[in-house]
Amino acid sequence: MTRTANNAAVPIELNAVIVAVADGEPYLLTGEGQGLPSGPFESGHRTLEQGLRAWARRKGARNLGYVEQLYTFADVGRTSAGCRSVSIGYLALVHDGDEALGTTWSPWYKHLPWEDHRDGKPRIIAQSIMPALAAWKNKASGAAEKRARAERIGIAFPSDVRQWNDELVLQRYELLWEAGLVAEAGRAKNGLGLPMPYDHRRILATAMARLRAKIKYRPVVFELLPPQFTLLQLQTTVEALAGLRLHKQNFRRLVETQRLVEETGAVTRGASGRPAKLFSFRRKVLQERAAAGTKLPRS
Amino acid sequence: MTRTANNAAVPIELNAVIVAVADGEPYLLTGEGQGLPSGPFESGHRTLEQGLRAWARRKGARNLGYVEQLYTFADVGRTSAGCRSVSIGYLALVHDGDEALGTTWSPWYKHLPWEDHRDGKPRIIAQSIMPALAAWKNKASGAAEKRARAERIGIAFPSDVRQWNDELVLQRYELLWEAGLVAEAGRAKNGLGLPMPYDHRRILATAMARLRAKIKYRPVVFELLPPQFTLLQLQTTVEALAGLRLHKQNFRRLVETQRLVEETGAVTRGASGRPAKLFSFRRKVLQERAAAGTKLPRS
DNA sequence: GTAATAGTGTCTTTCAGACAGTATGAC
DNA sequence: GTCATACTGTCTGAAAGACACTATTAC
Repeated sequence: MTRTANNAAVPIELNAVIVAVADGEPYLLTGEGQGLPSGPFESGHRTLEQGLRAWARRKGARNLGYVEQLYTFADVGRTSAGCRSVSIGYLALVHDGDEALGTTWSPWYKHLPWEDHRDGKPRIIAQSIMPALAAWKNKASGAAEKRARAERIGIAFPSDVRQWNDELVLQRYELLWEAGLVAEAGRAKNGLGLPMPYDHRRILATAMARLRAKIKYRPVVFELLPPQFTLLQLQTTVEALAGLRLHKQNFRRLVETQRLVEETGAVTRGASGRPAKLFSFRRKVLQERAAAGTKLPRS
Repeated sequence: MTRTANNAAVPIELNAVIVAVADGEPYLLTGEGQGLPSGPFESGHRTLEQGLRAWARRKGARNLGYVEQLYTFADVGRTSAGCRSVSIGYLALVHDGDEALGTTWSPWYKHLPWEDHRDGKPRIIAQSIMPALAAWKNKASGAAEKRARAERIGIAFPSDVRQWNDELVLQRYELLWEAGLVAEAGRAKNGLGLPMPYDHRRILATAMARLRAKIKYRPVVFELLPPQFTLLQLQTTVEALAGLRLHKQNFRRLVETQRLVEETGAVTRGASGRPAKLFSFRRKVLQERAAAGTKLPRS
C-alpha cells in the first residue's frame, strides 16, 4: 500500500448509458455531439454511485432507478487530447424519460442497427455487413488466421436465424470495428450506424450486452416500466431490449411460474380489442430469489 | 468532456484476488499483513489489465491466466490515512501456484469459513452465526425493520440445506458485517474468520460470488486445472469453488453433453483404484458457445 | 479374494417449446 | 355480426434428478 513515485494520479470521468423504453423502443440519453452524458467525479461525493446520481439529477434526467457499474477503462489515447484519463462506465435504467437542457433521447438501434431482429434479420446484414466481413476475412494473412476469422464471423452473424445470439453485442461491435466497418469519433465515412464520439459507442455495446444478459436472470425490466403495466407491455419491453420477438404464451407462463407480477384488479380502457389486466411487479421476489438458478447437480 | 476545477485527480490502486486450486482446496495469494496483493497503476502501461499482468509477473505469481475486472471503488476513508483513492478490484485465475517473496497462498475458506458446505453445513453457522443474527434482528427498531431483517437472514442462511444459495457470498458478508460479526482492518475481536486489512475481505467475497456464478455458464474452471486432468479432478475443483458436493453421474453427463472435454488417450497410474482417463479442455467451445443459453422463449 | 475408485445404463419427473382454441371489448 | 386483442388448455419432447449396476486397478 506504499505510494511510489510513478503512481499515476489521473482525473476520473463518469460515462453513463441511461436507458428508457417508450412505445416499445429503447432510447439512451445523449449529450453534446451525440455522445454519452459524461462528467467528472467530484471530490464532494462519498461514493462513485452517489456522484453519478447527483450529477444525473443535476443534468435533469430524473432520479436514476437501477444503476450498475459496467467497466473501468484507463487506456492511453482514449480522449482526443491524448492525455490519459480513467473512465468508469455505468448502466442506468429509468422509466420516465424527460429531457434536460442539451440532452436528447436517441433510439439505441440507430447506433447499432444490426442488433434489432424484431422484424427478421435486418437487411443491412445481408447487404453490407456480410460482404464486407467476407472481404476482410480474405485479406487475412495465412490460412489459420483466415479460418479463425471465418469462425468468428459465423458465431457473431450466423446464417441460421435461430442461432442468433442476442448477447454477443460487444463481440459483434469489435468484429465490425476490426473490419473497419464502424468508425469511432466522428469519422463517419460509409460506416454502419450512427457514430458516437470517442469510445462511447463501444460503451453502449457493452451496456447493451450486459442488459440483455441480465434480463434473463434478474428482474430488472421492471425498472423501465411504469408501476402498472399489461403483460403485453412487459413483453414488448423485453423484446425491445433483446431485439427479438418472443413467444407470447410461453413468455406469460414464464412470468407466471416465476411469480414476478401480481394483478392490481384494474384493466386498460379505450384501446381497441379486449381490455388487458394491469399488473404490478412483486417486489418481494427481489429478496426471495436474490439469485435464481443453480446449474450444478448437487448431491 | 470539459475539465472542471473540482475534478478529483486521485491515485489508482489495483487489488487482485489471485486464485489457485490445489488438492481440492482453493487458495488466494496474500501479500503483506494477510492482505490482497495490491499495487499502484503505473503510467507506463497501456491498459489496466496490462498493468495488472506486468505487476503480477514482477511479484512472482506466474503469468495470470483468466483475468476479470470486478469493481471500482472510490469511497472516502477506504485507506487508513483517510485520503481518498480509487481501487480497482480484479479476479485472476492461475493453475500453477508458486509463491514469490513476501507472498503466501492462503485457503480462502479461512477468511470466509461459513461458505464451505462440502462437509455439510459448517458448525459455525448453528453455533455462532444464527444466534448472533437472531440477536441483531431483535435489536431492530420497529416491526417492519425486524421483519426485513428476518427475511434477509432466512435467504442468506436458510434452515433447509437444500435452499442454500452458493452465490450469495456478498450478501452474507454484508449481513454479517452489519450485524458486527466480521471485522475489517485487523480489529479481529471475536469475529468470524480470518480478517484482512482494509476492505480486502469484502473484495474477496465479491470475487467468490462472481466466480461461483461464472462457473455455471462459462468454462472458466479449466483455467485452474493443469492441461490434462481426470473428471474427478474437474469435479473436485468445481466443488471447491462452489463449496458444495456435486452428484457424480449427473455432473459427468453435464460435462459430456456440453462437450467441454476430450479424451487424451492417457490414463492415471499408481493410485489405488481403477486408473482414470485423462481429459483436456476442448478450447473450441470458447468460440462455439461464446454465450450459452438464452432463457427467453423466442417466437 | 477385498478395497477403492472409474465409468455405464436407465427410470422418472419436471419443464421448455409449440399447437389450437375461447373470451371480451370497440365498431 | 366483424375485427382486434386478451387469455386458457393441452400435447410433446428434451433435460434434470436419482437410482442401481459393471469395470479395472492395487494389495
